[in-house]
This record gives sequence, structure tokens and C-alpha cells, in this order.
Amino acid sequence: MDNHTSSSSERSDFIRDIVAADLRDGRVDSVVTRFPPEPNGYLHIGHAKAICLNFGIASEFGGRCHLRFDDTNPVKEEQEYIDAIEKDVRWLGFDWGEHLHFTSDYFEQLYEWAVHLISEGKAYVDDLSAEEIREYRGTLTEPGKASPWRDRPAQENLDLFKRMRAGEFPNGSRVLRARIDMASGNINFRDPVLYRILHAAHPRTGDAWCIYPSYDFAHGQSDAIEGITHSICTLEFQDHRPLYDWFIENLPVPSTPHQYEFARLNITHTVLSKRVLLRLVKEGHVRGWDDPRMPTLSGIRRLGFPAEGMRDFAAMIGIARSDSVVEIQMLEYAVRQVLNRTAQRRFGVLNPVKVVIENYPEGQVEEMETVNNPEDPSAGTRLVPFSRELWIERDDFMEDPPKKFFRMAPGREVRLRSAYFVTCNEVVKDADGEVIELRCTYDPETRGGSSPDGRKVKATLHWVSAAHAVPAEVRLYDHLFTDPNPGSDGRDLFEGLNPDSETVLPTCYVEPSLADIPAGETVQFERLGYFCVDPDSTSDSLVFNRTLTLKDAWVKVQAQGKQNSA
RNA sequence: UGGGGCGUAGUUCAACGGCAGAACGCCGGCCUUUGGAGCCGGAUGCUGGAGGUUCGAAUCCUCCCGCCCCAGCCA
Repeated sequence: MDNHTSSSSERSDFIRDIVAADLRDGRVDSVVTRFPPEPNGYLHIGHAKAICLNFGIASEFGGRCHLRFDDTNPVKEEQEYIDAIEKDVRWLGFDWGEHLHFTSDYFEQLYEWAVHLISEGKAYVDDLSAEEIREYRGTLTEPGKASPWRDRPAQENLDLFKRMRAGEFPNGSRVLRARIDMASGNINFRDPVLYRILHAAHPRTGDAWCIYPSYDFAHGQSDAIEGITHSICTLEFQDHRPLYDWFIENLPVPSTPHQYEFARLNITHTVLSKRVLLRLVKEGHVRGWDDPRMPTLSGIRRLGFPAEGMRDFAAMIGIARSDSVVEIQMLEYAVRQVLNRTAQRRFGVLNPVKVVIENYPEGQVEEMETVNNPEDPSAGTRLVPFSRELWIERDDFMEDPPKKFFRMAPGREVRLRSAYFVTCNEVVKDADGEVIELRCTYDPETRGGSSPDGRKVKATLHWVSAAHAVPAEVRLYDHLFTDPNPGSDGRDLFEGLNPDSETVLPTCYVEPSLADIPAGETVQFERLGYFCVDPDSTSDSLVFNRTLTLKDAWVKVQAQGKQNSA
């Protein structure tokens, strides 16, 4: 497999440069990366960036990438999350092959290595409470001081550590600490905790253990066990790298992995923090982890974002070490690119208003041929029934149109896509003055949508035959937060939630070819946007989620009009 | 006030001592049986600042400024 001529491998960044140099100079024989999620929540778009990076590098350089669950804290972790994470990584398009691993697989080895450190006088059991440890640690500007237990003899430490494992002590009563440097400017070196007592059932090891290793003591050693060559993580772990290296140097590990850090992803109008996402779910601001408004992979999948768009986006934004916030428009662009190419076109009317074509024979039905995707001739054509009474979009008519409104208006001829030219002659209103029906005539010579005399119309409208229409619920989605940088104004994050992030339209009409469309499929409703069939959908009651709108020049004209008149 | 990082168009990134570029966004035009898509064109930078080295600095050096991360028995 030669990826090196493909466009994706032309992309470069400082990490790929390092990998290429390590391979070239023989520091590694082949590259091994890993994606190491903690199963304490669902994966989000920020994780997708890391997944694309790790799996992408492995595939571009002919190496491999492991999926490793960093499951060292049973009080926060659940099997549900493990299952969801595996599903999401696969959905994104990546395969870890044989290399599904769990840090918990290494608990016995990690324990032995802890014993090794104790024997060398490089670790000790501390009886201080959590609060005392914090006090002894010092502050950012003042050095810490030694715990009274710091010089405990190795034999006593060994004995105590064994008894910690045996379950003789309650939670929080003792910890195992590395013995490094209480005065270090790097706080991670001030005798970091290696093991804590947690009498809690673990999703995988059950009650086999009541002491669990900390992240610092587990991560690098797990990398070493798996032969990871490049351990890639986010910037907040930079300060941990010297400690990561310290364990690799002071333990008889089978390989010497190295850690590299990159800037985590931030996106406007949303938030990528597991803590906040968990709150959104638990407090009911959204309906679940897979709510279409959530930036989780399960959320965007339900919204209708294709995995390919997500991967393209990851390639677009690149990898760097500076903090940044990507405009969500860039993600949306990547998604539209894919959907424009792949989504079949259909007719759907969201806010229906009735059209009656007075000179069209009552009871007549014509099957109008129309293309499934102008971007892809191989998608073919389909037949859409046309009849005397139709639904069109309420927004496509104005009784008193402003200058730049091209759509239907009294006396104006427009095209019904793939059907006929029609002209509105009369507007029927109800008692409240609401337009309820548009009486039109059609020109039989314009069948298919073009006129033999060559006359033009400015607008083309989508439509659905009333007699053949399939009712559907359509859920309109918008950004979760109104503010591009949620919480930046210092107010509570949740006050900035967009109240209009979801709008449910219960009475929409779609063309009959959509009657049996399966959940998960995405189509373009012409002129409106992309719509994905929600899992709530049944053949009796269709439900579509609006993935994204199409770019709409008219909304810009409207906005400018408002500005001018203001 | 200790330690570790980061500053290049509005945004995300390139440029690795040799004319500061791309993508997204924005503006204008063309085209159009989607006001979509596509095509063409345009604007936008004191490369955070000040010194220095050099024929030549975004790039190397010094100082300054700003922003981010670290004081969990979370990861």
C-alpha cells in the first residue's frame, strides 16, 4: 500500500515531521500510535481530531494504531461508554484490528513495577490524608515539604502496599507515592500519587482490585508494554512529560515510548468538554448523548454529518501547538461538500401552503421525471407525481414582494421544478387574513419545466402533490449556543444555551418516494438543505432531522434589506 | 510570584535564512430547471513589540508584552 502519493499524505504537521524523521533516521522501525480514551463519557468532535491524527499517522506511515481504554478510575467508568466509544471509532472509519487493549489488562504488571520502585527506595506508602497531602505539596511559588512518612523503610512500605491491595484499609486512608522532589518547580514531581485505595467495582476487573493506579503511573508504562512509539496527547499533559519519562527510565519497561503534545480542538457555538456534556445530558438540556445538537460523534451522526466530512474537517484544520478556536462554518463546509456529492435530491415542503391549478384537469396525475443528483449523473432519475392540488413552501409566496424577491407573487410566472410554469391569479385568505390557498393556472406547453418559446422565469420552486404527499415531522436544528464562545462573557455557560436550537415542525409533506426511507439515510430537500432520517422515524410517521441548510442567497438579501431600512 | 507552553489575514494553518501563502469566511461578477452546486475576480497582514546578527529575518540571538496550562487520591 502506497499512500505517499495520495493527497492526504501530502499534509504535514510537526508530529508527522517527527515521525518521518524517526523512521528515516532509524530511531524506530515502524510507527505505533494509540488512541487512549477514558470510558467515562461519549466521544466528541475533539476526540475525532485525535482519532484521525493517531489512526491517520499509522496508516500513512505503514504502522498501526491501538485502541486502548484508559480505565484506571472505576468510579467514573462504565461499560456503556466502552461500547459507545468502540462504535464511534468504527463509524469514523478506523480499525484497530487485533489491538483492542485496556489499561486494566496491565494491572498486575503495574503492581509489580510499583513494588520495584518501593524496593529501590523510589516509592513509599503515605498515611497523610488527601487534605494534608495538598497542604504539604506547597503552592505554585512555594516548594512543598516532606511527608513524615517519606523515609519509611522499604520493608514497611512493601508490607503496607501489600495490605493495601489485600483490602485491609479504607478508601483514602493511604496512598502509594513516588519519592522524587518535593521542591520541584514542576508540581508533578512533588511525589505524585501512584496508587489510591478505591473499594469500587471495575467494569472489567470487577472486585479483583481495591487499589488503582493513577494516570501518571499507568499511561507511559502501558505505552511501553504495547510498544507504542509515539504517544500523542493534548497540551495540558506537557507538564507530565518529564514524569512520563521518569517512569520509563526508572522501571524495567520493554520499550521507550515518547510523548508529543498538540492543541486540543475548540469550536465556536458549542463546547467540547466531557464535564459540560455530561451536565447537558444529566440536567436534561438535551435528550441524551446522541441528541442531534450534541457535538458528540453519536450526536452528529444522528444529525446526519457523514464520517467522511468529519475526517475532511480534521485534515483541514491541521495540527499545531497553539490554542485556537475553529469557526464551526469550517466543519459545516466539509460536511456540505460530502453531502452535495452524495445525497439524493428529494422534494419536501416544510411550511406548506396549498396551490390549486385551476386549468389542470381534475383527477389527472402525471409522473414527472426529475434528477436524483445533478452532481452525480449515475444517481439516475425518478418519477414524482403531479396533480391539480399541490403543497408549496409558504416562504415561496409573497403577496406584496420587495424588489429582489423572485418567487411566486400575484400575476407572476414561476417554474415548479421538473413540472410546469405556473402563474398565481388569486390569493385566498381565512378570516384572520392568513393566506390559505393560491389559485394558479399552468402552461401545458412547459411540461418538464422549460418553455418552447424560450421565455424565462426567475424562480424555480419545489412542490409536493397534495394527494400523494407523505406527512412527516421535521426537526430543525441550530447551534447549541448562540454565543460563538460560550461562557466567555463570564456568565453561566448554561444561560447561553440557544433557546431555538431545536424547532419541531409536526406537519410537513414529502414526496411519496420517501415513504419507506430507512433511519440514518440523508437526502437533500431541494432548495432547503440536508435532512437525515431520525431513529425515531417509523413507516407510519416519518421523522427527519435537518442536518444543515443549503447556503441561501435570499436570507442575505433579506438581512441587507433590514439593515438598509433600519 | 515557581514551572511549562503559545503569539503569522476575521478564523484555522503553511512558509524551516531568500518576493508572506492556502483553506474557510467576507465582498463583487458569471452561470444555473435548487437564490444550491460550480466558475472567475477582489479585499484583508507593521508575522505581538523593541533591539541585535546578516547582503537578506516570520525564521537566529536578547529583552519586553500578551494569552494558555499546572497546586485531584481525575484523565
